[in-house]
Amino acid sequence: MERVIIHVDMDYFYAAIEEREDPSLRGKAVVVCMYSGRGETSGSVSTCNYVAREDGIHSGMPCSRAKAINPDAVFLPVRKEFYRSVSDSIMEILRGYADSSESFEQVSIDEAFVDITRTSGGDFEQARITGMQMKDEVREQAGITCSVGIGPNKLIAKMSSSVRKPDGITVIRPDEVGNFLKLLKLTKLWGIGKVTEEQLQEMGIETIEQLAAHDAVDLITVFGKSKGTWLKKAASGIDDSPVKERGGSDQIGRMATLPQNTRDTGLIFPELDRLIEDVMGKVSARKVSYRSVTVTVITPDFRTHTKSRTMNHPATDSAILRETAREMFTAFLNEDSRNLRRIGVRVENLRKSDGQTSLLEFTD
DNA sequence: TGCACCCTGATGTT
DNA sequence: TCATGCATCAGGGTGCA
Repeated sequence: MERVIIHVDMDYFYAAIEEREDPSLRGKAVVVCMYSGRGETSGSVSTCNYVAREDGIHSGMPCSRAKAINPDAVFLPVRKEFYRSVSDSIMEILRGYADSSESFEQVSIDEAFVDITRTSGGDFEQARITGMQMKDEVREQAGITCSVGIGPNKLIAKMSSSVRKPDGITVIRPDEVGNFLKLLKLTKLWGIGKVTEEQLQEMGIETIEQLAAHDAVDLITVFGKSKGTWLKKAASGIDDSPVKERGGSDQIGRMATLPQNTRDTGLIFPELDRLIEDVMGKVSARKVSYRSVTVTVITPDFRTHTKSRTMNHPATDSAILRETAREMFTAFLNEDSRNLRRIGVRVENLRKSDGQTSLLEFTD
C-alpha cells in the first residue's frame, strides 16, 4: 500500500498565540522578537504574522530593520515556555490521528508528521478529510490555524504544507509528485539553502527537474556520498524515511549574546553559569547523562569557534559541566586575542541516566 | 589498513 | 546594514587493533 503522510505546520505560531491571547492585535502587524539585551532593538525576528509579512518583515531579520520598515508594528518578546505549553496540547490532538503511537513525529515546536497509511487505507481523498478534521480540531481546541500537506512521504508532505498558507490544505498524490516538484525553485526543496543552491548553480543546475536528471556520481563527487545521494533522491521525490517518535534531540545546548563584546571572564562566566543552569535543567528533566561538552564562541566578526571535550565517564553533575566549560573558555581566550560577542554551551553523547551518578565516579 | 571516536566549522532554519 | 538561537552533519584528525 502507498504510504499516506500528513505534515502539519502551525501558521505564524508565536504571533498567532499572541493574537489569541490579545484579540486587539488582530489586523495589526505583530512581530515576535528574540531580544539580545543590547540596546532597545538589538535582536532578531522570531516570527511575525501575515500583516507584518506583507510589509516585507520575515523571520531572522534584525528587529531594528523590522522596526524601520514598520514603526507602528506591535513588537513583543518571545515567551517560549508559554508557547511550548500550547504546542504540547496541540501535539496531543495530532497524535490522536496517527495509525499508532509509533506513527507520530514531532519535528519542532510547531510542526509534526502523522502517518495515517492504515487508517486512510492508502486513500488520499480520505486523507484530505482527515486533514480537514485535524485543522478543525486544532482551531476549536487551541484557537490556532495550521496548514496541512499530504503526500506519499515526509519530504512531499512537508513541502506541500507550505503551498497554501495560512490555513490551507494541499494533497499531492503519488502520480502528481513529478509535476509538483517541477514547478518549485531549488531552495524550496527541503534542506537546500542558499549555500547549496549556489553550489548547484555553479554546476549548471537551476531547477529541481535538472537536479533530478543530473548524474548521481557527479553530485556525490561535489557534495559527498550522503548529501549527494540525498539530493538526487529528494529531487526525484523519493524519501523512504519513516515517521517515528523522536527520543529527544541528541544534544542539549544554550547560547546567548553578551551585553557587550568582551574577554573579561568576570563578565563572561556569570553569563556562562546562567546558560549552564538552563542546560542542566533540561538534562535533569530528560533524566539523561552527558559525556561530551562543547563550548561555542562567536567573535565580533561573527565567526564561530567551538571546542569540545569528551569524558571517559558520563556525568549528570552541573559542577563538572561548569568546570569543563570554564576551562575551555579560558583555553580559547589564551589562544585568541579577540573579544567575544556570543557564547554557548552544549552537552552531547546523552544517555538515559539512572540518577545515581555521583562525583565519586569522576575522581579517577 | 580499517574502524571508531573525537573535534571543529558549515549549514539550514527561525 | 544588521546580525538570535538552536540542531545536525561532513570531513579531517587521531589512536588502536
